[in-house]
Amino acid sequence: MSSDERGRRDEILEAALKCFLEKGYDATTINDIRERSGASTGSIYHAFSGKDAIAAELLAGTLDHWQRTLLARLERETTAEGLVRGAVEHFVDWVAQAPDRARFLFHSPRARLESAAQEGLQARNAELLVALKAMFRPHVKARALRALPTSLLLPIIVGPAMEWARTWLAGRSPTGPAEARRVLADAAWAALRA
Amino acid sequence: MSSDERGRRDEILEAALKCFLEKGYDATTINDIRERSGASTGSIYHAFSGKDAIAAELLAGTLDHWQRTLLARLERETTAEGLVRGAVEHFVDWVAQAPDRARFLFHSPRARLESAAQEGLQARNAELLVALKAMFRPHVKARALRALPTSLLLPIIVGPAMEWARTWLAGRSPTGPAEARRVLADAAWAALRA
Amino acid sequence: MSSDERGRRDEILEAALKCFLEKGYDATTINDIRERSGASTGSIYHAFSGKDAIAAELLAGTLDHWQRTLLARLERETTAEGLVRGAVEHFVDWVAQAPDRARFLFHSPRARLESAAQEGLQARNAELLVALKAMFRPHVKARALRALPTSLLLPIIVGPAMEWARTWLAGRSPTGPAEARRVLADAAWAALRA
Amino acid sequence: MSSDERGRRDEILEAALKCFLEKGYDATTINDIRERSGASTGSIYHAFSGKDAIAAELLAGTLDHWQRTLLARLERETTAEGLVRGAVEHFVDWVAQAPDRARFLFHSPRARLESAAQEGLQARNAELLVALKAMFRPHVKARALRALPTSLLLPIIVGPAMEWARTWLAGRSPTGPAEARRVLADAAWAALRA
DNA sequence: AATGAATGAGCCTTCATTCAT
DNA sequence: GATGAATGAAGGCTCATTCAT
Repeated sequence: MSSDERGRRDEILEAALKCFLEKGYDATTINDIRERSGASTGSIYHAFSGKDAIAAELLAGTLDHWQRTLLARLERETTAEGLVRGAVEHFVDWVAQAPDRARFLFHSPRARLESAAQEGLQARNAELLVALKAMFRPHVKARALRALPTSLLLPIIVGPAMEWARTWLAGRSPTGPAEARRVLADAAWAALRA
Repeated sequence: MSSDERGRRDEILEAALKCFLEKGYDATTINDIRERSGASTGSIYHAFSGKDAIAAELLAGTLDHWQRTLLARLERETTAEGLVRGAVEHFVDWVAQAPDRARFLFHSPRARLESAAQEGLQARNAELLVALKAMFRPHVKARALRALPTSLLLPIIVGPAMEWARTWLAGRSPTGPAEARRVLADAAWAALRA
Repeated sequence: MSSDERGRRDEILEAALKCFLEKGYDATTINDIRERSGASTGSIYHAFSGKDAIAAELLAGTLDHWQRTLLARLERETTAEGLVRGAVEHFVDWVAQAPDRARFLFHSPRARLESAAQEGLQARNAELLVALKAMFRPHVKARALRALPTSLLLPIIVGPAMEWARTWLAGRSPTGPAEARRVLADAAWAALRA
Repeated sequence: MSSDERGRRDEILEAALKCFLEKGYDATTINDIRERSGASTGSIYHAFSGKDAIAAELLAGTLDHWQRTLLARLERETTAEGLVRGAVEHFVDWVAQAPDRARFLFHSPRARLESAAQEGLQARNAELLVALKAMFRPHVKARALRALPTSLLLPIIVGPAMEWARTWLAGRSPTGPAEARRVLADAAWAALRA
């Protein structure tokens, strides 16, 4: 598959992603995307229904990839510790492997974009939460995990990794992914084990 | 600076904050702020140099308040546990007491606004980080806290509280501030104690 | 009242009228109006909510003037002949005195514009029809006018004058208003007298 | 020109007519016509040189049909009364039989379309006028018709029928074609007989 | 200081038309 | 001949900002 065949849609998506990262969603104009993608204005509107739709598709693709890889990563874990460490490690690894997508995820106005996204997106988001809670709940019940509201589980597991990611993606953290994944996994497990 | 002028500025700031929360920074127009504040267009430009400046002042004031109250809260703590719990509790309390400001902080395009803010803002932000690290470092050295890069300390302490705050402010967390502050403080301390 | 004080609104209306006459409503752009009126784009939108509103105001003003002068002209008539001739003569005179407004009335997409106009417009239009029918009906009943559906009265009275006006306004009729008013009034009266 | 090609052209013309009637000429897009006709964009441009050309062909065909049927209808008339009544009756009948074409004729921007039409169109239009005047002039000279400028003949004959048609086609006339043709023919003859 | 009419650059989007396949 | 992706000029409109009063 030559780069010619990569398709206009992908070129536009890629260009849009870069623009969104540099200037933010609102500040990015169709013209910015046009210049960067090489597509004409009309081409962009031939491929997408509007600026919303471009961002929504980026968001959907990004969330989708994150969700699928996260679930795949956690599927093989059977212990509470494996789940907790796995979730943290996956987050850090994912951010390290796709820093642009991660930055986009952190800085896009998700609330607004999600309503513009395909219907499935919000549903799938909710499904993920349900699936994760289902994975963790048995271990809470079995007292392998500290007793706490399930709604605080994910914040405790993922929150530190997100904060690290924000500073690291902004180039303001001296601690790289390799060290972060180890330390943050330790910390999360220490915070949650019974 | 007469108290009249203060009043006018504050009315505008307050109106702008509400608009920013409802529609987002970019989607808010000067006209929105004009209608809500009762000030004329000219008045707004007499009091502020532009839309950026209004948001920047809001941002600076908000960060300032957060920083000052945080430092005040931590000053009286001498133990590692006190510092860790204090930081978490302060964050949750602050969000609970000023949810609008918190929402604004989370959803405004900080990167853009900070460059528009008074020069001091970014410097003060860095100063805070330095001050916090200075408070915690002795306890790391004294092995009261787990040995880890100081750049991961704050993520571990504040990350979970931020994630909780995001969902709670969006009305999607069943767990309120009272319970969150307790559980999250426990978790943070468990994660960090040596 | 100097021409300066004539007001932006009027300048814009006048410029728009000329544009609409030259190119038609749809083909006229805001930019055309801008160039012709000397107002800036923003000024036009400060004075009117959009292109529709400009045309709607022109339409409303034109119809209003026509209706008021027509009713005033017919008020003093008491005989059937006076009414019939009066209506025809008024039409021809009005077209001759305000040919631009008349052209606009004939060639604008009235159906579309009326829905954009102030609510009152359509109502007043209907009122006029009712008023006219009320003026004529007694004479039909008194057999001073041929018995025919009232819905055909106005077509018979005004139809020929409109056709004449269309060709004359297009510069394609050798017959001017003075002769037309006489001949058409004669014809209308001959067509309708019992 | 194969019958296939004829079919394609006709499908496009038919689809375009419906679109023009529903949304007006300017508001109708090639895409609208594409969807309705089932032809591809390219096909439409293969069959017609552009949007103008489609409307112009519709206009030319419509005018052509009207002119041919009118002349055929009047050819057999030898008296002044027959001509006058015949012209009115033909107009009403034609509108009743092809209301869509009639609506199109009344609401399309004829001035613009005529310049886009085949050169013949305007010429033929003028020819018709000449032919009609030639038919009527002998009767004026023979004093079977009231003495009046020939340029007012057609307005008096056709004007009322056009006004009736406008309101009837807009669904706002309680008087249908059967009654209108009779009453309007009577009125026209009464208006014109010597 | 206050006002709000005026400004005009710039935005998103549409759409007639072209042209490679 | 047919197709539909691509084009890009142009349109209506918004809005931060200025400035005469």
